[in-house]
Amino acid sequence: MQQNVFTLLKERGFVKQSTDEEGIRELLSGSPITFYAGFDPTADSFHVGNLALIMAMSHLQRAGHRAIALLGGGTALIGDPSGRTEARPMMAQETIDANSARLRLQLAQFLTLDEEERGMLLDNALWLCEARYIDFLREVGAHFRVNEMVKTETYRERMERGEGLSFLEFNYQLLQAYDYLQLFHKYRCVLQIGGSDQWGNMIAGVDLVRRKERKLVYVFTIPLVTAAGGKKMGKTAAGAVWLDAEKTSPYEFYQYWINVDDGDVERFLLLFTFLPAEEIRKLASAQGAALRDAKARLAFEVTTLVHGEAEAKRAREGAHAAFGGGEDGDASAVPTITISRTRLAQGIPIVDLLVETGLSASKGAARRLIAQGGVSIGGATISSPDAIMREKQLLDNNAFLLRAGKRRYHRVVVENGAHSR
RNA sequence: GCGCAGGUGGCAGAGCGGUCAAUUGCACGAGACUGUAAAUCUCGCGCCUUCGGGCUACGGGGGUUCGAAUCCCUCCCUGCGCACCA
Repeated sequence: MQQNVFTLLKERGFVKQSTDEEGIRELLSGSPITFYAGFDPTADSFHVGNLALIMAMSHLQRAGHRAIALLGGGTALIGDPSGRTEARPMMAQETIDANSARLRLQLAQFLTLDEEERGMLLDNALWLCEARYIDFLREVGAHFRVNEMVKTETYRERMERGEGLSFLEFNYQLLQAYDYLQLFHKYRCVLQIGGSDQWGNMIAGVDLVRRKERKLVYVFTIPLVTAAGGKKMGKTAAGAVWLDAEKTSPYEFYQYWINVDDGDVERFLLLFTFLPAEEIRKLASAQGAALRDAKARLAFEVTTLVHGEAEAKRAREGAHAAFGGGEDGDASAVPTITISRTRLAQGIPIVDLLVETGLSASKGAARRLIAQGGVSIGGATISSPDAIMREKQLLDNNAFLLRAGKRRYHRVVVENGAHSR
């Protein structure tokens, strides 16, 4: 007998609020239902902050339910009211299309999107862009009480803090509620899941369906996953941790997970891997330095999910090469730049290398870093900001590891060609 | 439209004619300690530099002044109040 998915999701930490826990549990234990979750196509890739929701969808789909990933192409088109140029809306349409195409590929790694029984990808532009204002107001607007809306947390907060609220923003809730109504009509969709910050909008959808159709539909939210210290998930100094290998290499992705706080290991294993709960508990029960093994497992599993096993192995090898101390490990996964041998023959200021590898944002920052003793090559600390890298300093003759701080590495490969970058 | 209060570094928020590249807190980075963790302590945190200094910055533009983030004008933006909606 299989465990109820909802119970499973709850145990793994995916459930924060819900309209009716028992109702949802029951709903999910019966014959397959259709559920959806919305995503904003404002970027051309998901990042780890989106991953929990995707994982939750995957769990539901594995349990036999039909998934709808709804891209907010329509809502995104309206966009941020504070930015304004004439050309922008037209651009946005193209960008949104391009983004959607890429997001779709990413979703397909986690979900079966056969456009039929198992799952599908939709875009709310389909109905929102066609909606006509008067019709929309009569059909949807009539069911919303402004005095009620104003009382909800999101809006009330904004107004109390004296930040004001534009009519455009005020409408978001209606648009999202309308999504639910549409999906209910077209696909008998009866469950929505989303980030807990979306609670208000999701509830609005439930209310709309009830008022218009007198049918009960459900929602539950997933906690906004934060790293220890309340930080938003997936934010590093370099920016977000993306799922797209072009934006965040598998090695960097792997490193992100290796570097999570001790206190996050168990929670993250439950949320971001499919390992059985008992196994996770065992892994995470390790104390002290032994917990690194659990982190390594976490990093490997998540990297495998996102980038495939081969890349995960390479990333792990890269980590061994950089942090293992010895010669073992294949460093090829470590971020790499190439420089020409002729250029190296003339000597390259270390400061320049730091900037070119992106380890430092500017020469000034690079100098400071060196002055603070934060830079080393092949284990030897660079002592002078004016240090020059010369050919004879190469240990083996075609590559070396440049280290900035304790955990950032970049590999520099020397090529015989005349080119450099 | 009128009146009032504001627009300062990633954020919050000082400064209100020179000593301001700009107090402070958060965030971030490095070092020490460690376990590629946390906490703690110390340092750093616009860009360039031949390390003397140079350059660009306090919503945009213009002005006053030897000198402006600081004063004046104007425009834009935000919030609050009032009015308009005959």
